Amino acid sequence: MSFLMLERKDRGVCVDIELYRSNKNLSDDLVDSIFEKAVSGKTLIKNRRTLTIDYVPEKLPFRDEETKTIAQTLAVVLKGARPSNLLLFGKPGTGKTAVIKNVVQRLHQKAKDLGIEVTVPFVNAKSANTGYKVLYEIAENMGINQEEEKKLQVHFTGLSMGEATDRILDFIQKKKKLHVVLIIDEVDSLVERNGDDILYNFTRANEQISGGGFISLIGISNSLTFKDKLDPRVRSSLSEEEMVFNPYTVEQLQKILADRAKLAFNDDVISSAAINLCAAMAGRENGDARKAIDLLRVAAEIAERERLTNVEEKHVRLAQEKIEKDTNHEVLKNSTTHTKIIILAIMKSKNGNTGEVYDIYSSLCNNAEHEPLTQRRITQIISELDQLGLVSSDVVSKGRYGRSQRIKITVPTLTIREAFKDDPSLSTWDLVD
DNA sequence: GCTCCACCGGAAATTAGGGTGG
DNA sequence: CCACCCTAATTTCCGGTGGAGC
Repeated sequence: MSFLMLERKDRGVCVDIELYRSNKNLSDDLVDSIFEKAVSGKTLIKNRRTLTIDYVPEKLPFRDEETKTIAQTLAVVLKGARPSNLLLFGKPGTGKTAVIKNVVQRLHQKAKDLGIEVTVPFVNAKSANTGYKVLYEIAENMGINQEEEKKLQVHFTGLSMGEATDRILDFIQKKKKLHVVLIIDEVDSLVERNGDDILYNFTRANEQISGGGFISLIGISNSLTFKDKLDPRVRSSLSEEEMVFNPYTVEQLQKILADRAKLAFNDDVISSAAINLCAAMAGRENGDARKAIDLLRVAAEIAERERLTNVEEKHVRLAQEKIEKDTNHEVLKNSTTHTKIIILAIMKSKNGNTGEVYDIYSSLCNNAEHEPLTQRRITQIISELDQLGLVSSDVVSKGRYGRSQRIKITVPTLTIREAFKDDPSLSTWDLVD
């Protein structure tokens, strides 16, 4: 029931595209670097793990206040009392998850020393995908499924939401003094998909639990407007305390990167100009530290591959391109056949208005002997592509001649061609022109 | 001003697939 | 076996709507 174990589990189920990509690169590069090392006898990178996304540093610069407050809030657990529910807000890459994980790790240690049992299930609502899966993950994390009695387990499907929730609460009840601090990362995506029922049940749960057990909730949200979507009752009880993580400034990012670089690289391998450039580029994207560290890692990997002995600014620029290209490639490659056909249709269309794209799409479908989807569905898929940044679309009104969208591909044709070339369901003639 | 095109985009319903408890 | 649960993708239905042209 250690936190580390839970963390690994969380990593295992993660389907985040970015994570997936970087993990993949990681193993590729591992092999590369072994070869590289054999050839040159030395490497740039001394500790690769410190550049991965889920590495939690010992100390988080510029987050002392936040760390302290959270620690104070959670500390009451050590006295057997229920901590306030807590809501953390902040843009991606502002250190929310890192701070929480850091504090929880230490809390666990302390609790262990004192012989107090605290259960801290950690769920990422986004990678869990569905509301039910969130419950399942929680149950799994809490060890409910080790129960001998089958009737108390939470299966991965088949139960109703209410039943699953009840079983989790019963478990807490039965174990008497179970102290639970439930952390839900990216709660906003949970609420968007399933409403706030689950949160409601958990916030209310303490009234039903008797015998010394309790459950506290920590929600982590990327969206600052998330609270508006909650039912007032849930809102007030969930945010007994709340905290906003502000984006890092460029100067702060520089410091963070410099610290991290010390851990990750051998001495004098990376120029401060390169670090500053990483910071500047990530700074433009809302001060996203994750992005900055990503850039640093990829830049180093590029330099390493070229067998250079240090990382320069140009590698950072190359890294930027590579990251973008890889994400696009991954998304394109893994999209459904219909989505691919739609992209082809958009490429073939002249003005990119909906009707035209839909006509081209339908005829492509007929050629390939695919049943075409409805136009409604197509607009939906297009707007999904828009959100992924593969396509840009804005509505234009042409007065008399109706309203439509102007849809344009924002990815190089080459990237698309490369991503699609392995798909057997697209005939080759679709790809020309 | 008013019309009316050619769509947009929300909401509910349907379909299909994988499971459960009694 | 039957009633019922959950999800995901898609269809069905339908109430808007910006602005060129009358």
